Amino acid sequence: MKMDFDEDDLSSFTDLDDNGFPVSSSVDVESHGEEVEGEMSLPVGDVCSSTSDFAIDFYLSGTNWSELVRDEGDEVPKNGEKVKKALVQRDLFQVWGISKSSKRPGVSNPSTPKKRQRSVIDDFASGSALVGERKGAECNGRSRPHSCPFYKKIPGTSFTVDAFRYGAIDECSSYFLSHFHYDHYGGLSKKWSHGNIYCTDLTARLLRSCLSVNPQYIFPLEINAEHVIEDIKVTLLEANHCPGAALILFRLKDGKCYLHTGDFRASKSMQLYPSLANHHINLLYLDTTYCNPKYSFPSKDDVLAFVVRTTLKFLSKQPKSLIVVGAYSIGKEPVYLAISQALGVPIYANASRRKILQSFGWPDLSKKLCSCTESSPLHVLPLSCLRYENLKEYLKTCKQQFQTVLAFRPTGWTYSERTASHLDLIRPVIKGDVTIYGVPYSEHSSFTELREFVKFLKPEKIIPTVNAGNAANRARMQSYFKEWLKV
DNA sequence: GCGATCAGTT
DNA sequence: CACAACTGATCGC
Repeated sequence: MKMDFDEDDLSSFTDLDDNGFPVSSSVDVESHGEEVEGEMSLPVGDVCSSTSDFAIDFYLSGTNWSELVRDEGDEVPKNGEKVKKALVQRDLFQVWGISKSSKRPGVSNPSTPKKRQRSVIDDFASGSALVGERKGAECNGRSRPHSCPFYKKIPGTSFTVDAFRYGAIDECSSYFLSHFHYDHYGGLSKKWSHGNIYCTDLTARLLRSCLSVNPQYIFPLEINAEHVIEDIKVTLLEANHCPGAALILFRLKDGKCYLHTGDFRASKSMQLYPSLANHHINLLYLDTTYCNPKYSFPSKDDVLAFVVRTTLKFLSKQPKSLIVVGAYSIGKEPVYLAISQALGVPIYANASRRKILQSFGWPDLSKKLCSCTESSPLHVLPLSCLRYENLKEYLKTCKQQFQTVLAFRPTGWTYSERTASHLDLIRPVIKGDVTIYGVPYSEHSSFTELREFVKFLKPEKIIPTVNAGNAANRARMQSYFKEWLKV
């Protein structure tokens, strides 16, 4: 496989703009000085006025940025020289999914534009970017697999992170998987053959047991240890997300140091990770899921305590209650572990979930699992089952044992300013003998946790990996970053 | 019938 | 009300 990225990839760009996006020239990137207050909206034009063409294009478009190329006639940069010319899309219409047959008025010419077409850009900037992309992709009559977005690639390497749904990625020989959630491993199956997969040992087991990925491609990496892969030092760190989730630190030969957070919940204890405390981070790929001050929620411990005391209180009034906790495949285990602990009861889970939970290799969890619904008043069910009708039916199946259901739906964030600081203000939905609590047990960082993490890490540049699909969000997050990194 | 992708759900 | 993270339906072969 050809290994140089220089011709048409981003890794040859050593300069990054204020947002961590590569710049292709010495365009002025001076600050435009706005401070962000709450929900203020930044006009797109302002954001672009001081950034490179590359960043302009990024801000105004959807998220498929891997197809940016240097304009024809550009020369490969020589040592010490910066590329002078702007980048252009190979084919804006194709990349953004607007085809000949598009129903959009005024977009009938699919020929490769050499310059950005304002009318099209405006459509995207006005918020229809992702919709347009999706619709466009299918109105060809056949859906084209999207190409890997640049923010999943690690510059100066042949590495990608959480990029399995794009088939074989040009110039990528090592595929990192941050954790075992569908939106990150999507594309992995027993047919995977595009390259080596690196992940934690726990994630590796899940790839084998749940997805039947061919073990010859799976390379588990011990956590907290430095590994050398293709001449690059790689360290996985506990991400405080779901079991097996890792932050990934890359240290390149040229001294550059990049941290990809995957999905994570920033915590104070991360400031004690030696590899984070001791290395200057040039570029941070940040899980920006809740990068907005409106997202505020309690610590996990506070939520666990709330769940336990709510359960005990409920049981004191309704001793013959079934306790149900909703959960996706993996994640949120501490919620039912805490209840199990407090009540001294085992945890019922169906066979497929037991298989997954057993594979964690956590003795404390494994020994609490039971396979018979009658063996415990504590059941773990798919989140999709936590609806009144389902739970009512479920209760009927064990009516002789239980009279009521108390269910917890651990979501990332519940829409209520008040419950953020006052858990006891959370009100359940009660219908007949079914009571359902939504609890803000989050495995992503809150806004303030993100801020503290970034202020600690002081990365040179930040690339948001979540909610970066529309220009307004990117502009807003960019302003937060600028504020946090002010000296 | 199967895997990939999209649309819908909580 | 927003989210993450599915799950089920549809599509192309």
